[in-house]
Amino acid sequence: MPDFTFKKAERLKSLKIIGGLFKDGQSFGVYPLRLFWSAQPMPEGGLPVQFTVSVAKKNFKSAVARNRIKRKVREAWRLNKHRLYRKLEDNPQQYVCMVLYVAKEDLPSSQIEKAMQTMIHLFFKKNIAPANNQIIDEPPLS
RNA sequence: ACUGCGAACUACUCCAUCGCCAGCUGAACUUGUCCUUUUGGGCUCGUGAGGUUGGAGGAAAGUCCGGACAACGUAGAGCGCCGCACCACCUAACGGGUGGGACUCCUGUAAAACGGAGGCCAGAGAGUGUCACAGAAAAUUACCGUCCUGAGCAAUCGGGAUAAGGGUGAAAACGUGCGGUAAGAGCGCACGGCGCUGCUUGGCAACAAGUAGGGCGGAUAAACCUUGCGGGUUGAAAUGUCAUGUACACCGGUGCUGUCCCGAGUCAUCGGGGCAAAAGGGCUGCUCGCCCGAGCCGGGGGGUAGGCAGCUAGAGGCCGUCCGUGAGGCCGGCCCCAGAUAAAUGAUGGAGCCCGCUUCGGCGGAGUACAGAAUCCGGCUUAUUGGUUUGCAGUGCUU
Repeated sequence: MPDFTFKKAERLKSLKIIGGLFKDGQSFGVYPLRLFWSAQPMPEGGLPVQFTVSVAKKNFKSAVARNRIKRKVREAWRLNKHRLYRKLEDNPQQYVCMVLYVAKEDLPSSQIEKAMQTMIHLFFKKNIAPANNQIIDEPPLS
């Protein structure tokens, strides 16, 4: 049974780090989402990923609409993050990730979740897989 | 029953699965410590499975007023600046509310009364300024006119008086009538109007009614201004507190000694080497001693990341008696009702409810409108869908 929780410790909180992500982080987009991430040394007792969502005020003026979209994206992460966690078990680094919602309209959850799955897969392929393949044998994906 | 105008309440509901935040409880693990030492037990710092309770709004919004609270400031007085402005009351306070009064508009009427609506309702009779166009003149004015008078044969021209009539204008210096006069004029009188001062009556008062006196002074204070009253400044990103790591102001100590091995020895010690965190320099010919000193050890302040307090039991909510026209108040009973910190309060599926279409089988839409707590209250303003209850008015039906 995968862990579907999303506790405080998994959330990215520091304003400094979030600001740094825009400046120095890497990114790619899977419509309607765009991922910003960077790696940092694993702190004592830390989790493999710290995650947060952002919706631009420019695109959604109503606070209620922004809240709704953030909840949908957070749910998509919560239900799919185990796919990434499973592959990061022995990773010595911690990743800080922020997902920006770039669409200008409120899309249904199914589409957001699909994009999230694609994005997690891409993130793994682009970033982690090449480094890890040299050290350990990756078991075939189930 | 329908329509219109208000008022109050409400803010989709249920089920399943997976979650989030906070409080309480708490298996288990863990830090320190004590007792007992047999197996353990007590206190304590953390982590925390599970259980249980609660978890957005009427406007949470705009941030427009008023407070609480906090920090800083503060002898007293004056000037300035800002705000407020019919009266009384309510309130912690207010620019809010309640009740009352004048005014304006609507309705209504012969005229009123009754009824409805509205608001920057102190002062223009303290001073200064301004008043488009038209008009002679917009505040001490005279174009036409009227009257008197001088010149001239006359047309006409000049001097003076006047403000009734004409004309202009949103507004022209109280209205009508009579007297009066050269013609006129509140110049005088009668009636009426207005506002000022005093008095009487009613009212806490604003004010109303009446009466006497002396008046007739255009608008504008959202122009300056005058009068009265009120006002320290900054806001929870306030403020207080704990404080890891790195670097650092400052203070104290230390800045050498211990130990091992080898050699010498008069058995006091001396020399060399290794190890342990650890240079030396100045005063001097040398030793002792004193001073400075990188480093090391300890103290320590400010304070970054971050944590905690402020932070939710309150001018609190609900119910009831009584007082008050009312806003509201006294008393009694019951209840505890979000507290996040990049920011929880949800996501998905199904059913109902709702809306649209309908061949009455269904099909489609919908986080139903406006909208997301951020120190907390009291208001105001603005946005807004549907439903429930209810008051008043009108129409219709039944009895």
